[in-house]
Formats: sequence, C-alpha cells, structure tokens
Amino acid sequence: MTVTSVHDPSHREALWELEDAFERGDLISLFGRCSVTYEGRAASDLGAGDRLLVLKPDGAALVHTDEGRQPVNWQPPGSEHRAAVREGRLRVVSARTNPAETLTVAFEDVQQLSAMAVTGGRDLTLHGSEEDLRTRILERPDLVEEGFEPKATERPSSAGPMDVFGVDADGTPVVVELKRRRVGPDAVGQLARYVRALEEEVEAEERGLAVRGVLVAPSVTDRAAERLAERGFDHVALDPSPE
Amino acid sequence: MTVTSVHDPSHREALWELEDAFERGDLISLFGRCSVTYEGRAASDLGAGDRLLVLKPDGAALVHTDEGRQPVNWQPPGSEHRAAVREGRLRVVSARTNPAETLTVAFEDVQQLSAMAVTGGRDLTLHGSEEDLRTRILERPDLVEEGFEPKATERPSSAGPMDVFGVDADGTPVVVELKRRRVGPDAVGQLARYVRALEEEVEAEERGLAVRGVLVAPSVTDRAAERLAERGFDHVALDPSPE
DNA sequence: ATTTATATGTCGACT
DNA sequence: AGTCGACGTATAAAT
Repeated sequence: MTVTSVHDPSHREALWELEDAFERGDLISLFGRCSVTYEGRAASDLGAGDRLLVLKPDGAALVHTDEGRQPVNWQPPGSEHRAAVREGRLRVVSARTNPAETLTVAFEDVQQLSAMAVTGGRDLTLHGSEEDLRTRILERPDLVEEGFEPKATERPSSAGPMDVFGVDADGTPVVVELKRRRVGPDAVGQLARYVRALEEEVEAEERGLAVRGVLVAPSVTDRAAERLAERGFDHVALDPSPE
Repeated sequence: MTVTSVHDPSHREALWELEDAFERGDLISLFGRCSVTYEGRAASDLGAGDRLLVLKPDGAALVHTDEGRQPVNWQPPGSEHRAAVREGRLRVVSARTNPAETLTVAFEDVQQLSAMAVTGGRDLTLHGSEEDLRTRILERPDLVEEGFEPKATERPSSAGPMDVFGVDADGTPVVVELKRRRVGPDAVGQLARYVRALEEEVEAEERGLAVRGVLVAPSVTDRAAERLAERGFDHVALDPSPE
C-alpha cells in the first residue's frame, strides 16, 4: 500500500498521520478550512477558507484555492515542515532561512488527508525550447539568411555569452539572438549589448568593420520593431519547431 | 459533507467520481501512477511515475511530483477538463484554445481521489510590494533625497509611464524608478529610457536643463552599479517596508 | 553564494 | 485581443 488517507479526521489524528508522512518522505495532500499567513520576502494574510495544502518531501509547500495556476501562498523547496496541535487546532508551519521566510497554515477543519510514497519517473523531455531553435539554425543556417555561416554558439563577450555568432555572405560579423516566442523591447536591448561588445572587440584590431545584429523569433511587438529599426538590426521570423 | 474521497478505486469508479466532481465544480486531488504528455506552446513527454494531479473548477490542471514549487506539467485556467476510460485505464485530458494546448494524463493506477466543494475566503492582503514602496516615498520624499519633491506618479512619457516624477532642491527634474528588491542592469536600462524620453521633451521647450535619474531599490548588483555610474544616475537604498 | 538568462513562465492592467 | 511590466516570480547554468 503506497497511499495512506484519512477522511474527516480529528485534528490530533491528522497530526499523527502528518508526522508519519513527514517521516516516510511522502507527498501530502490536505483538504480543509484554514487561515494562512506568510512572512518573509513580503508578508501576507489570508482569511479562513477551503483550500488544498500540498506538502512535498523536498520542503516545498503549496496552498491552492479553487482558482488559478499559481498557489495563493507557498514555500519554496528547502523549507522545513512542522506540524502541531495548538488549542485543539492543527497548525502546519513551513519555514526556511536565507532568505528567512515562514508560512503558517492554521486549520479550523481538516476534511481529508492523503499521503503517497512517490517513486521514480522524473524524466521530462521538453521540445520546442530555445535549445531546439538553436539546433535548428545550426542545421539549416539559410533559415537565418542566405549565406549565413555560424561560427560559434555561446561565444563569450564582455556582455555575456551570445546565442549564435557567425558571418554573413560578405564576411561581416553577425550576432544572432534567439527567442522561442514573440518578444518585446527587452530582447532588442539584450542583442544591442552583445553587438556593442563585439564592435568594441573588433574595432580594437580592425577598423571600420561593422557588426550586424539579427533577432530570430516567431514575431516581435511593435515597440520591439521600432527599436530594431533604430539600431539597424534585422528580424527573422522563425519558430522553435517546424510547423 | 463537503469532501468526497475514494481510496484505491477501479479506473471506472474513479471516472464516475471525477465526472461527479466536475459537475459539482469541486477542487480535485488525484494520486496515482501516470504518464503525461503535453502539446501546445511547447511539447513534452513524461514517462510513468507516481504523481499528484490537481484539477480546478476554473480549468487549471497541475501535475506535481515530489519535488519543486512548479508543477512538472500543467494547463492554465480556462481549460476544459474531460475524463474517460480507454482500454480499462483512466485518462484525463485538459485542453484549451488560443493558444491551442492539450494536457493528457494517462493513469496506470489510481490510488486516491478526493474532491472538495470550495466556498469563500479568497481575500489575500499582501504587504511589501512596489506599491508600498511608492506610498512610502510619497509620504516621506526626504527618504529619496533632502529637498526632493514628488510631482506625479505614473507620469506618461514616450517610453511609458515613469514610477515617480519630481524635482530636486535645485528644481532639476528627477525621474525615480522603484524596485522592491535587489536589481540587475535591466532596471538601469528602464530608468535610462525614461530619462532620455524626458530629456527630449524638456529640451524641446527649454535648453540645457539636465534630467536626473534615481533608482530606488534595496540594493543593486555590481553590473547595475557600473551602468548607474556610466549614466550618472543615483542609487538610493530603500526597502519597501520599514524594517 | 551571487549573477544571469530562460520559462509552456503567470498575472493583472491598460489600450 | 494584444502589449507591457511586476512577481514572495521559479529554475538552471555559469561565475
């Protein structure tokens, strides 16, 4: 039996089950009516309501309501879970240091507690990432531009490593910035820093050789297009994976 | 009784309970061994393993392993949940359009299903935000600098609305950029755009009047400090909430 | 430990 | 619906 569960337990029963589950390193799901307070990087208070508390053996804690992808409150992995009964009520505290922060869940009512011993299956393969986009360009440089020739990926510069560095048909240096989805102005700023850094390098040895900037992304916002135009950079419309 | 739960149900029993819970608009927690595939903005495959599936009545779906604050797979609110038994196995599909994406969870084994009717209690009050920082500065402008006088918040410019606009003791225009935590170089870039935009405005009517830039944040990274120095901007060390 | 860039980021506000 | 900036962003890689 890998799962233990109790329905409508007393606060004290819930505490016993919780402590056993902590001991076993289980993944825990706890339904009940509770109030939540958080204090740390910010501070928050959440009045009584029905919520789902998830406690993970790596120290993560999640308080979920019936809405939203995000937990309404949480604690990052690395925290320490503790449970106690105070004044007849179950209280779960998850805390960590550096930064110091504490999540407190005070239950008025515990409806359901389940705990599962989790084994294996942590191998996620994700496709369509920026990594894929780079692979695609290295395999078919003409997707960037006729005659484009990649020279290096992650080429270091004073502004950090650039995604792809190469030369165009004329031999002019080209900095390529990759984005897996539609981008805003910030990406142009990033590209501009790489181009400027490279221009300074190049000028040091060879006068008058311009550096081009190319932004590869499925699309760009209007504001980003303006800034590309200002700087004289190009945009190549390309998806991370072939349709 | 607001919670229903079944322990170690058959796939078909689980399906019935799931459909009832969908009907009632319950918040659902489902433990079991499953494989997960996602296809949409990206694509991913996750082999069999023990996981927690959370299904929300607003359409959100979360697949959690025993590690991490983030779900290993998910579907945003607004998706539609469906469940079925195929070849004797429970299969939960959550899908949405715009963008089109689909999450499929195929169970080998269902260990525990709980569903709770959630009522009320959605009032979160968060302290220590950028909003708080602005309030604090408007109440005590001297925290920015002796003689600083705020003139407007969210003052519009060609680069977008600036956090706080004011004048210093000499009557020089000051653009203030607020950050609630330690900042990197991107914040300096943001401030620089506001300052440049304002300089262009000011120059149009009045020659030779400089514009100052002040970054208010608890601290800055080394790189950010360099860029502040380059541009001649000031940094004021200030927390969103009084210690 | 700190800094940097990415993310299926998510989320809210505004146009 | 699209754009923009904040977030207790989280997370991984590099320094």
